[in-house]
Amino acid sequence: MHIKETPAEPGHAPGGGIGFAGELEGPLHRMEDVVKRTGLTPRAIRYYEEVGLLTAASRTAGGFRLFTEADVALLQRIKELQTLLGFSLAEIKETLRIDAVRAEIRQAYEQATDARTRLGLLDRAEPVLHSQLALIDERVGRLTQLRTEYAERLARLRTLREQIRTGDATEPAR
Amino acid sequence: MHIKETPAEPGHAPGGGIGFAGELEGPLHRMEDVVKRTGLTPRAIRYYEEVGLLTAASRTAGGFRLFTEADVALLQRIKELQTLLGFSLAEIKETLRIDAVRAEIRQAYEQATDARTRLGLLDRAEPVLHSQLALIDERVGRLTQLRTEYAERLARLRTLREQIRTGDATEPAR
DNA sequence: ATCATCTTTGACGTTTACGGAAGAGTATGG
DNA sequence: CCATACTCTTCCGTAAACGTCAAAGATGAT
Repeated sequence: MHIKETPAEPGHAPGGGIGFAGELEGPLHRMEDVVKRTGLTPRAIRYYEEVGLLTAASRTAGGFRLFTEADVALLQRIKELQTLLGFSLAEIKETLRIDAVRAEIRQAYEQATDARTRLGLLDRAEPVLHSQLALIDERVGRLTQLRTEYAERLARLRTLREQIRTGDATEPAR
Repeated sequence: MHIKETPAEPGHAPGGGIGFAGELEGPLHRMEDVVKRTGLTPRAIRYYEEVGLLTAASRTAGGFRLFTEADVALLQRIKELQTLLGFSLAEIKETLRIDAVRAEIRQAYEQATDARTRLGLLDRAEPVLHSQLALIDERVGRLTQLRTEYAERLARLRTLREQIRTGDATEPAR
C-alpha cells in the first residue's frame, strides 16, 4: 500500500523555476522548509511520523526526508487540531484515520468494490465526524458565551470610565 | 492580603439545616463533598492549590481543608475551562488572574479614592480584557472555519451513502 | 576538496497533570 | 473510648509530547 520510495530527483531548483510537464507528484520539500511553513520543530515532525500520524516520508539517497505538499498540509492540519481543539495525538490520529477512510471510500467508490463494504465504512466514519462536529459546536457555544461575558465586562468598564471622566462620580461630595 | 484562617465551626449540620443569621461566609465543605460536586479527585484539587489556582483553603483545627462555596464554583470553572476549552492550567491561571485583577479593581472602585487613581486602574484593566476578547474571537473564528469543513465533509459523506443505498452507482452498466 | 549547514538516529531529560501507595493523624457514629 | 471512614503530607511513578544533546553522515556552495 502506497508506493513511496527514494525518488531520483531531490533538489530540482526550489525557488522560482516551475517544472514543466514531467513531474508526477509535485515538488518535494526538505525538513527546513516544512519547519518554516508549519511552525513545528523537526523533532515534533519526526515524532509524528514515529507514532504514525504521517506515512513515512520518502528519502533522498542520503536519507534526508522529503515531504510532499500533502504532507505539509497534513502537518498544518495536525497543528490546528491540536491547538484549536486540544486534541491529543491519539484523537488526531483517529480523525486522520477517518479522513483516510473517506479518501479510500472516494477512491473505492470510483473503483467500485461492493456496496456493503462501502456502506460499512461510511457507517463507521459518520458517528466520528458527528461527534467531532458536536464537540466543535459545544466549544464554539461555550466560547461565545464566555465572549459575551467578557464583552459585557469591557462595556461596563468603559461606562465606568466615562462616568468618571465626565465627573459623574458616585459620590460627588461628602 | 486575604484574611482566611482556621475557623471555629467546621461541621455545622451539612444537609438541610439552613443556618439562621450569624454566619458570615456561608457553609464550608469538606473534601469529599467538593469531590462529589465537582467530579474532580482530591489529588487534582490539592494539585490545583499547590500550583496556585486556588488560594489555599482554610483548615479545621486538625488540618482538614474546608472549602467555601466560591471555591467550589472556582473548581467547576477550572474544570470547564480545562475540558471544554482545552485550556492548560497555565492558561486557566492567567484567566483567573485577570478575573482577580478585575475584582480587585471593582473593590478599589467602590472604596473610591480619588478619580485619577480609579481611571488609572481602569486603564490598566482594559487592555487585558481586550486581549482576552481578541484571543477568544480568534479561537471562535478558527473553530467556526473548522466547523464548516467538518459539516461539508459530513454532508458529502451522507450524500455518498445515499447514492450507494439507492443503487445509484457511478457505473450503471458497461 | 572543503567548509558551513542540515539532517539523521539514538538516547536521555523535561514538563504537565495528575495517579497511587505509605504512614500518620482526624472526625464521628455508636 | 473505639472502630471506621476520611484526610493529610510526602514521595515516587506515569503517559503524553516533545526538548536536547551527541555523534555521524549528507548537501550545497565555493
